[in-house]
Amino acid sequence: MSRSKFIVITGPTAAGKTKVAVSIAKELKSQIISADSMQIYKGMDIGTAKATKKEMDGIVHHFLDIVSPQEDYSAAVFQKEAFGVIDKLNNKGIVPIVAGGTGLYINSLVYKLDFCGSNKNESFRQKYAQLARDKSVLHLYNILKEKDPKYANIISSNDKRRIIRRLEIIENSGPQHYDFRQKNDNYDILIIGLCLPREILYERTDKRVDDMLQNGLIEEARALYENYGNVKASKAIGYKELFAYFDGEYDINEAVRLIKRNTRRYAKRQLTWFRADERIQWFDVLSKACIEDTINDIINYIEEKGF
RNA sequence: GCCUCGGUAGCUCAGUUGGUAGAGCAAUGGACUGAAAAUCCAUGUGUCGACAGUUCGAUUCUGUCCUGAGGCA
Repeated sequence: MSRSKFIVITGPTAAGKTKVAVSIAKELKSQIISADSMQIYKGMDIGTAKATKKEMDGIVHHFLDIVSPQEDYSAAVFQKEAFGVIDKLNNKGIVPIVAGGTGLYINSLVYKLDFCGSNKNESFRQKYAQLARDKSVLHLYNILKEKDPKYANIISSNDKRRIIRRLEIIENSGPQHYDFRQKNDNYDILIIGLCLPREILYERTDKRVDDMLQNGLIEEARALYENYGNVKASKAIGYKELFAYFDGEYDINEAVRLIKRNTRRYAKRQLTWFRADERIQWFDVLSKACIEDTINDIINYIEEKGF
C-alpha cells in the first residue's frame, strides 16, 4: 500500500495559482482542494478572484462556496474537512492538488497544527474585547501572563486577538501545551510555490483590482452589504474598503487606492509566510516565454518526485 | 530677456541662527496553532539640483550654471 500524499500549489495573490492548478489537475486526472479562507463564502466571487466555471474547465473544486457570509468557518474546521477529502481521494488512487494562498490553511495541512479542539466562544470574546477597551490590552496580557507565561512570552503584549484566543482556550479546556511547529510526516507532501518579481506582482495586483471593478465588484459588495451587513466575511480586501465607501467615510477613488494598497500588503505578507517553509520548490511564472512552459516544468518536477 | 518663488527620502513637504536631516503617506523585513484577505512586531531607505567660493567645517552663506512654476515684457 502506497503512502498517502498530496500536492500543494501556493504563492501570493495574483501569481496565477488558479490556472496552474487546473492545468496540473487535468494532467494528473486529479481534483482541487481550495485553501482560501475567503473563497469558501457564497456570493463573494469577483472580489476573491474565485475560479469561474470556465476556468475550472471541468475539474472538481472542493471548499468553494461552502458557507454563507454570515456563517462561521475556521482553519480548524478546514483542517479536519480537508484531510477528510484528501484521504477519500487517496483511497481512490487520486493525488489531490491543494491550491490556495491562505497561509494558516496551508500550514494546517503541511504541519501538525493542534487547534486544541477549543471552539469559538463568542460571548467570551466579546466580554474580553470590552475589558480591553475599558482597561487596556496590556491588562488582558497580564491576565494571560499569569495563566500561561510560556505562551505570553512568544506573542506581543499588544496582540489582542491572540491574547483573547489563548484565554478562550484556557477557559474552554484548561491549560494547554504549546508545541512548536512540526512537519506533517503522515503524508508525502510536495509543495510548489509560484512567484514573480515584486514590481511585476504589484502591477498585476493593481490591474486585477481594476478588472474586478470593471467586472462588477461594487455591485457584488453592495449586495453583501445590504444582505449581511458587517459580518466576518466582509473583512476581506475589496469588500471592507467598499463598505466604508458605502458608509460615506471616503470617496470611491480613496476606496480603490486602499484596495490596491491592502492587496499589495497582503501579497507581501503571503510571501513572508511562505518563504519560511524551506520545503517549497519555487517556480517563477515569468521565467519562461509562456505559462504553459512553466506548467510543463512543474509537471516534470512532480513526476521526478514520484507523485 | 527680466523679476519672484521653488529643487531635501519613492511622493507631498518641514528643517538646520553653519556641526552631513525628519514628518505624513508609500515601502521593506519579520511573526503567525478554531476570526488569518485577520491580527501583531520592527525598520528611514537621502551625493539635501550641479560646480566653485568663504569657512576648521556648507544641505544651510555667496556666485555661476542646470531645472520647474508663476509674473512682467
